[in-house]
Amino acid sequence: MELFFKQGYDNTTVDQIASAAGMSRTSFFRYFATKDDIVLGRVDELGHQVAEALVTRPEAEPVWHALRGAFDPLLELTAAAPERWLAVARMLSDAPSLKASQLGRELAWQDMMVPDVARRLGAANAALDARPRALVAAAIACLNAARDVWSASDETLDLTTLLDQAMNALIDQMDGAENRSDARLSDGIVLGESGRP
Amino acid sequence: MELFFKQGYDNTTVDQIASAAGMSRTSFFRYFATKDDIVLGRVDELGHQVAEALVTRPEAEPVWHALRGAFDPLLELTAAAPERWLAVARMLSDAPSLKASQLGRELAWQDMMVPDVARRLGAANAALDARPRALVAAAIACLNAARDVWSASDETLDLTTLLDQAMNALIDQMDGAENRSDARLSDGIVLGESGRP
DNA sequence: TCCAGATCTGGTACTCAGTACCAGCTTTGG
DNA sequence: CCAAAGCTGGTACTGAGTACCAGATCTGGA
Repeated sequence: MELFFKQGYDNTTVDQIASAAGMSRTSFFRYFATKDDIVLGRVDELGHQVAEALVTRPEAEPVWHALRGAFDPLLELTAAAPERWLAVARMLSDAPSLKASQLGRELAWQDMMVPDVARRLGAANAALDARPRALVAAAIACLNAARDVWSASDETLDLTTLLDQAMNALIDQMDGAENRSDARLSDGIVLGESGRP
Repeated sequence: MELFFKQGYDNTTVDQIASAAGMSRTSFFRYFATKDDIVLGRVDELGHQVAEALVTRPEAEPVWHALRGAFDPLLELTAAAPERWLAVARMLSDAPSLKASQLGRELAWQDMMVPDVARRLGAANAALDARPRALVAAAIACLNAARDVWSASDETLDLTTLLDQAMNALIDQMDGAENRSDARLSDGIVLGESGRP
């Protein structure tokens, strides 16, 4: 990671990493399946944490609210070491192939979360219903969008606030139009300040 | 593409493609920057079409509705040659790296669409507001989800219907909860049967 | 008609990620 | 103390992508 931060991801070869770690190229590939596994290796297990957090959400909770709450473990990790996550986020911006790989890994998140969302929606056959997958994919998209803006703002904005704004925007995006302006935010279901103690 | 369909994407080398096309490996890379450019080359220009369709949407239209309408050109292309798009979709499912690359290219869609959405939302500084990016990213996520389910159903379901269901699910996902069941679909703003003549 | 410039082409050689295989060393357990 | 298991490094390979060079072809004037 230090090499990546110093030289950039694309400008760092596996040989450099291996020698810096005091091991051979062969041994490196025994611990990391691919080069991007160094950066994105934690993404997979993070997906498990998010999926677990989702199923432990209360049953009565609206689905979108539950999805928002599922991201709480992730937000806590980010809050614990913001500069670290910010550096990684900047690295992802500089290396498009790395970002694409991250999005590909997040597809596994979907598969882990879709069943629970389908159950919450009472979807008959989850495989033929686009709604569960759409909700999950959209929630993850909101997370990515919030993270992008957060890293672009150089940590001047709060990631949790950005995520709340992002996910709320999907519920009350109609406020931008003139024909539906009965403030939906005051209905009682407002994300924002809930989700964490 | 024939080779990809016959042998699979990963099992086809650039040398095979070049010789099948009657040209050298060098010349191949003069027409296609990368191997996946064969499959995903149209994604970029498709993004321009979607972005153009977005800006031509009526100003009074709710943002989410405008985003749904922006996908109409894409749906028309799919409807014109469904079996072709289905084959490509199946190929993307078999080759995870290819799908990741597609998601990476769709990030360019976001950058093209975000400014217009920010304008429609009346966002002061688009760079520090997560909402425009979240809406665009979520809309694209819905498109991908609908396409996934569509390809998984072997074209037995209609892609347009699936996309409408997917994007509607984000507006009325609260129907799954028990505390907000005032049918929002009957409010007058229903996607579904609008968007195309 | 001919010639010069631009363009297209194929070939060679290279870097780098990732895989397969093999041989030697160290560690563990009986 | 020895054998099996595991870890290690080395070599050689495939395949994508890049850089460079040299020949062929195609243009547009003179």
